[in-house]
Amino acid sequence: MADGKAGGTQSGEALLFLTDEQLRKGIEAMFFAYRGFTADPDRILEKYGYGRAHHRAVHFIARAPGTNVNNLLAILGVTKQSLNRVLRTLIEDGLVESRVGVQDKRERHLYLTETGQSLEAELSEAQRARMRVAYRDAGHEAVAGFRRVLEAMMDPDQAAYFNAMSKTGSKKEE
Amino acid sequence: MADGKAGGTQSGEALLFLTDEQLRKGIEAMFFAYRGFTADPDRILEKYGYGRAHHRAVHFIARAPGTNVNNLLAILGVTKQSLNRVLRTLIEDGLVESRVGVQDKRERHLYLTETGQSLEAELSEAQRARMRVAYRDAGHEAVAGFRRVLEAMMDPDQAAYFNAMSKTGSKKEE
DNA sequence: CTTGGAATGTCAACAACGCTGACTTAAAGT
DNA sequence: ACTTTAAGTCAGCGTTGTTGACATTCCAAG
Repeated sequence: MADGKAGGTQSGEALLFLTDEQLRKGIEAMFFAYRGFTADPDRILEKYGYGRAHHRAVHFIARAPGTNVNNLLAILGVTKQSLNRVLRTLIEDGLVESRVGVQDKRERHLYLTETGQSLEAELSEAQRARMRVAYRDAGHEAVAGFRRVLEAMMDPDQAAYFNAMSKTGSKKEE
Repeated sequence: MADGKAGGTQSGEALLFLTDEQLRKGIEAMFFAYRGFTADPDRILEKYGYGRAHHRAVHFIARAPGTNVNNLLAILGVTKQSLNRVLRTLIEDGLVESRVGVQDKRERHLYLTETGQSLEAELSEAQRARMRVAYRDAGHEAVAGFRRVLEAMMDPDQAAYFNAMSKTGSKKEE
């Protein structure tokens, strides 16, 4: 049970000796970093009268164009009503297009319009810029470690979505 | 300008060659990891009818007992009214004690009661447990990298608070 | 001593974004 | 035909953030 992917945690060596104080610092680092992480998009969204929920929807639609509502629901982990409220405003404002499915006409496939893509690009670029700077400041190996810890921190099902999205454009059915 | 603390980014070598796709993965990793990070405390808080705001207040009061409201405001980055609502319920429920300042009687110094400490311990232990597992799975060097990237991702003023809190029990005045 | 301003607290109103529950419509599966 | 599924909608509620206005208390400067 203790022999996960960290193959080398033999007790002879350093053994990842972790004080509560070190763990607490990690917790606080997550708190402060997440605030930085969302600060730039939040500023941009405010200009357009949107919130973080809109950002998330736009992000994952950009990531998987043509995805349906149920799929988005599962990724975002919110209720249908919550997502719908956000999605409706995005569609009304002409940022998202909802196309009825061809094979299954119950499904709505979601796409970003030109306007939607441009907002997504603005948000994404701001966030990537911060990430780029952080990565550069921290160095190459730090980035690998960063990603490894974050993945280990996810819930297993969330990690599954995360890894599934690695194959960027793998639209299994089309 | 490009020569920050990452002294070794000479273009000859790897140069931290970062595609937008890699950065995007980092962004999504932050999103999913933060959800995991808050999942356990959220479940506990629900039992008591509290939310994340209560958790944050309790955490930082535990971290710096005797802190005043203005200080907490600055760390949490919310308005006085927002914090006050949370603080009031915590005081009413007997989790937090508010003592009038001795030198400056306008100030209220905040402390956790026994009950408050026990909730804090429950929340903190859940969160530390996840962090501990993530750290162990990711390995020793990954942890250092994780922390380095998170620090670089913070806003400078938030990073200042973060680093100031490293000296755990530095109660300058008492 | 009076007055200005800082620290705190309170009230009201509002917005974003979660939630539950109930219900409809349409299409698909059986 | 009947059931299930996907999606959308309406109503209502809770947490947590925001402004704005205002009272109180107290320190400190004039």
